[in-house]
Amino acid sequence: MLNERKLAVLRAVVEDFVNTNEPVGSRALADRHPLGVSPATIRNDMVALEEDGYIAQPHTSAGRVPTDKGYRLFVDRLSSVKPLSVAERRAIESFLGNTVDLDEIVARTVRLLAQLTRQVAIVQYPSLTRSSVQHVELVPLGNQRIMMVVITDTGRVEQRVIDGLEAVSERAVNDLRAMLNRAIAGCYLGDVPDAVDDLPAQVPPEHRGIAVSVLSVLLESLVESHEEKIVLAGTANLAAVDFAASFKDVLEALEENMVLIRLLGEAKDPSMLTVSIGEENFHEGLRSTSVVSADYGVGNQSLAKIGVVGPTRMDYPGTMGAVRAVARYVGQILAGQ
Amino acid sequence: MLNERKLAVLRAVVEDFVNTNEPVGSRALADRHPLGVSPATIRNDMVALEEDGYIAQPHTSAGRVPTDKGYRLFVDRLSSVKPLSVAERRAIESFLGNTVDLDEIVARTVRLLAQLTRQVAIVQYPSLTRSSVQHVELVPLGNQRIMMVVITDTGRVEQRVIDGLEAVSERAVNDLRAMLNRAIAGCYLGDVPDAVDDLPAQVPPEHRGIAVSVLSVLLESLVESHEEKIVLAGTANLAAVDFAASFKDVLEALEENMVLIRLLGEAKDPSMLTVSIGEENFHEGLRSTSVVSADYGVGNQSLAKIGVVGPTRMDYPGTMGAVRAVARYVGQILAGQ
DNA sequence: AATTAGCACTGTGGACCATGGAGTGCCAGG
DNA sequence: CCTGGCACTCCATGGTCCACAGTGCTAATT
Repeated sequence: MLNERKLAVLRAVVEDFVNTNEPVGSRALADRHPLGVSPATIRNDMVALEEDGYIAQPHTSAGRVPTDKGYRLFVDRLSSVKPLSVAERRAIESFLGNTVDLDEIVARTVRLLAQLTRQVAIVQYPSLTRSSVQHVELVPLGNQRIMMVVITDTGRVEQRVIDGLEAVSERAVNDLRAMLNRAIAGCYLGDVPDAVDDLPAQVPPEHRGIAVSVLSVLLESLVESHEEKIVLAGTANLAAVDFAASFKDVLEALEENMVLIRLLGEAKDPSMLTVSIGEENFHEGLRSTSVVSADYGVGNQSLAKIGVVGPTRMDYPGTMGAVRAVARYVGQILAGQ
Repeated sequence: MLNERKLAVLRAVVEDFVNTNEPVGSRALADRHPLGVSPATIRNDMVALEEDGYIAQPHTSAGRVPTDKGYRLFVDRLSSVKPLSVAERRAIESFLGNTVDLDEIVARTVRLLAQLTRQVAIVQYPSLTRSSVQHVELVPLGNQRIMMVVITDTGRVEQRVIDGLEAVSERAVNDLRAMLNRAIAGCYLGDVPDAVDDLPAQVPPEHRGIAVSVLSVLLESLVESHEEKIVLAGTANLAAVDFAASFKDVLEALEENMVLIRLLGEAKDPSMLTVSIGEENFHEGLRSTSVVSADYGVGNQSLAKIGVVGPTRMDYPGTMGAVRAVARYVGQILAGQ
């Protein structure tokens, strides 16, 4: 049913439509692509492709436009990830080199990705659950409050104030800090609950109340940090596109943190590129967009995801190349830290 | 030249145009506002207002539209800040109550403001320079690196890694930490440079190198934190407006952190509302927007600014009321922390 | 002197229409 | 199975026309 040539036609339709943003007709195809057949033949193939739902006509006497299903086939079987140009690689290096701060790495990454793809870029902060505790710091604030700072090996810092304690002695805080660090330094965050399980028992009774408060805040902060931090850039690029849906809907969707998290979270296969096209997206407002996402991490351990949101009519090979390259570079930089 | 009635006409023009988004004609004005005169008289007044540049006609046979100058007069002399409704006040309270984290306060504030005004909201993190050092923490990471965490009384935390040191003993770090805290705890960040000036002299020579590194990173981080952190929300509200300028320009401007900082920074009079209208804005892309901003802080000390960006054609009294109210609430909450 | 009614005038936007063109589907012949 | 040819369809474009909203001006009124 779908011989080589029909696939070639589909590929050509996708490529031309992405370039021109206009329905592509049989003659234009025959002209611009070396298919070696006449427009009439192409027309016949198009009828077949249309019957199978890969392309569609906006109206009777117009050219064809790829459907979501058509893009899907294109991405899965007809295209390959396009490696970046030398200039682009150099841009990445100079953009991400010399960064100190995790915040800065993330901020630059997202801007870089938006610029490379000319679309909206999303970057998720490295997950806490996969990273390990470097150090826990307890700082007395005044007399009845303690600030807890958890520092992880990926450079991320979580702080939290513990409130409403009875008076705390400097000494007690020091002891507790030492004990905490002995228990969980080097520990994966996911393992922290187990690791601190029997701590209260080791604390002298007069300080047990404080210890319990601190631990409960610690555990709580680990749970909460599950709602990950996410950064956006390049929303202005949306203006260049004319969406089927009002793009107010798109902007609204992109402002919802939960939506973004789920959007990236749908990537199934870690260490691979994931593409979600049009109707495949779970969110109403994003039905006319596609999402290209990838994992990044250190070694073969995935820490979080990055991605790009654009119109379904996007340059998939190029976007996929950019996303993959940036993901790799970020991983390298985090590893080097 | 501008008698009472002409001002009333201008006010009516602004109000109607803000409501309808259509040029307003003399008849509509006479109908909807109790001016007590006939359309013909209003027409005469309009001619005067137009000669003075307060209103303009899109084309010969259309109604009138306020100019930037007209809005300016309206804001300065013809309108008063509209207090929030009870429901709105309650929304603020429930939205901002029960917040722990500074990050969360800021995040909620910006979303709240966007929702109240139905425009783009901007919130600046509390300035570091005006706050004081609560505590400085030094954490050895491995053998040759130290992480420095500065905690301020406004709950903000700055962290930084100090790299490339010779081997550091636990003991040396403890001494240095104690010394640092003795020198600058409670100190305003602006005064820190003076306060640490003679510290290296007090350090035993064998640790002086480390002390100098730490101090230089500390001072550097104070300078850098001058580039303040800023948060945005509600960009989707822009979609509802049809800008003169392509609103791609607006989005682009809003993505530039430096632009936002300057935008808020232009507020002259602390503790007052500042309104910058259309052409008054320094930035190209924002020539068809207005910015309403206000200071917030604790007591009479301004910590940072919040603001709203919308079309020049905005509901100034309402927006100003919302911005002022939110600024006050945030101040209260920070004070209560 | 200020206000008003009346009236002629003027762009705009929508409706309507005609037309050219791009693209299709199908058929018959290679 | 491919291709040239042809009739058909629908859209986009541009032109014309008209109704309408609103103006500016003048003359009359208070």
